[in-house]
Amino acid sequence: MRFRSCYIPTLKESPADAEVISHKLLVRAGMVRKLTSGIYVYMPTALRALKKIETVLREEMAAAGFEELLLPAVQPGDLWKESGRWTHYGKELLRFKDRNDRDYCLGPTHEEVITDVVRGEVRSYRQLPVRLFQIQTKFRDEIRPRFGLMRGREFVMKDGYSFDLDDAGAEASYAVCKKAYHSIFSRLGLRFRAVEADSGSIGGNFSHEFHVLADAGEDTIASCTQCEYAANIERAEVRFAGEKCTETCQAFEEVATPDAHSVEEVCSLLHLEPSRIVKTMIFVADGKPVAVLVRGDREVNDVKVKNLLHAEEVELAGPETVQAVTGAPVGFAGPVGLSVPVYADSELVAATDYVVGANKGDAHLLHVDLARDCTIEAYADLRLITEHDCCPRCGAPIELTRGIEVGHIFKLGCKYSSAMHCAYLDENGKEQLMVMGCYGIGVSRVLAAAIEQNHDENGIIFPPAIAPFVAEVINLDPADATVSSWAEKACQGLEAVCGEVLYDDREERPGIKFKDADLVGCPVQVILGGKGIARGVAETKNRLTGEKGTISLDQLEEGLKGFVAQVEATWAARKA
RNA sequence: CGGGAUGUGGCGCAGUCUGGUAGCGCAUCUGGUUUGGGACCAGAGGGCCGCCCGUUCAAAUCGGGCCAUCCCGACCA
Repeated sequence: MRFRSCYIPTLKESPADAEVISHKLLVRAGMVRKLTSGIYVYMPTALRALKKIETVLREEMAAAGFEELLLPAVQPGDLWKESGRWTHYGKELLRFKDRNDRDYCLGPTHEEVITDVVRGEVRSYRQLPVRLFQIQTKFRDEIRPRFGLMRGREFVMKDGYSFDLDDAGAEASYAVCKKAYHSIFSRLGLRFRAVEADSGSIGGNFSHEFHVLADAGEDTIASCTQCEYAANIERAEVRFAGEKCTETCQAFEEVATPDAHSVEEVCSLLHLEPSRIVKTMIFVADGKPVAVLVRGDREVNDVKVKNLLHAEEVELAGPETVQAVTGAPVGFAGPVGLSVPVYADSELVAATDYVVGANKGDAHLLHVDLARDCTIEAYADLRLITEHDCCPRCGAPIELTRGIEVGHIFKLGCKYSSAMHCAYLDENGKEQLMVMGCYGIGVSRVLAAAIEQNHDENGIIFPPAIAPFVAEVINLDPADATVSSWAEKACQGLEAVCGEVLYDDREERPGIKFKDADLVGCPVQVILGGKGIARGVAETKNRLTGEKGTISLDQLEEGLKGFVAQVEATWAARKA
């Protein structure tokens, strides 16, 4: 494919509305253009990359026993009313009416439709399991779309669904899919982690997310430096390994702490370590206020609070609620004498003699023994893990890294099969609900994540498995017949080993071609010019390492093969 | 939805405070000189200054309203 006849409108400058690097580079490399907020045009090179990602997905999903189908993007509101999500999904679901005033929505996900398809056809236990997937455009009317393809409103997603006889079957489907996901992200050449995650509103008690590791990631993941444990920070367990303190302390007393609202302010005023303070946070769980206690140097993990209370919704209380519950402005809440339920983080049992808010403006209490002076509903793991914590599995140090969530697999149980009556007859002729699982990969987000993880100041560094073109041949002297003839030979040679080659024989100055090649990110670059030809060589550049080399024109074909293999080897080595 | 910012040729920006009829760089077109990491010279084309209403002799500039985009937050697969 000749560069001159490709639609690759590269830009020298980043668009003003792009913030993250993948967005900037996708636009600069001529791969995407924004149509409107959160909605992008995929230009030819982006489409090539998406297709390559999709090929890997198709092969691995097929290997895992999933068959591809294509569901409609427009879905009837009735199905969503049946599952209950018409009212629960929220504004992210883009709804509209047809000419007959019937409700419709654009599919943000397809559990309803797939369940409808399967319940219509599957009658017998003999037909199960059923495993299906599709690759399709989704639409979610995000409150705040951002970061280019990372969080768009319209995006390409691979979504798979499994229907099994029972929990054991569902486990097997889940496991098979998890394995497939490992293969997928490995093949794509990305550094990733599979992490335990909170299952959110979709259902099930746990799930796994697949994160591409990148500094710009929206999520924080905690992973063990020794064992396989890795979890989204929302979920990461904190194991309290200390002893319960058996001593008590002197009776508590009030101390004036004017204007000391924050832990830091109280600490500096009283000359204390933050760990001596108990932070009392007032939350509202499904409309009811509760108090949550953590050490002054810790952060509450509201997902854990939500799970502990089995609440639908948990949020930090506003100033009015805090005033109503504690009788004091924000900053002076404490557990002593509170009338709402109080939950404490496990590690608070390790000591006594804490400083807490006095539930009174500008005052705190010294020498509080939680066991003696207040009623604690329960002690539980309620805080956010930190880098100083240990792995809850093996006790080795934990490290925190940033990740971009590119895949998520869920056990759905019977949430949809029960709401929508998706059942089969077992061998005894008795009706049973199918047990479901769902498995998503954000295809367009994988593209963005690949760039977030792999770029430098010159542009994108595409992994070969994703690159729109694995190889580019740069002809520096297109007017020279000898140079051009060698360049075309190089194209043919590369074509044989790495698919369609991008051939730049534009009448441009060399600098422009080098810059564009780096920007567009072809992993394999081969340069033909008068100077090299005079020395009897073609020049090479490995985009990943930046290493330059030469190939003798006498052995061009073998040399090219060797170079491609060498580039692939650097990618393979980098993954480890 | 709350807070902040921005909107000026295709792209990136200046000009707005202090009103006087729009400018720079890149890109595009023509001619010439160049040619191994985003060349140079000369010339040319291209703008309802986001939209509407107002103030004024006069509005990119002042006032009001609206719209769009981006960032932070809330929210969320």
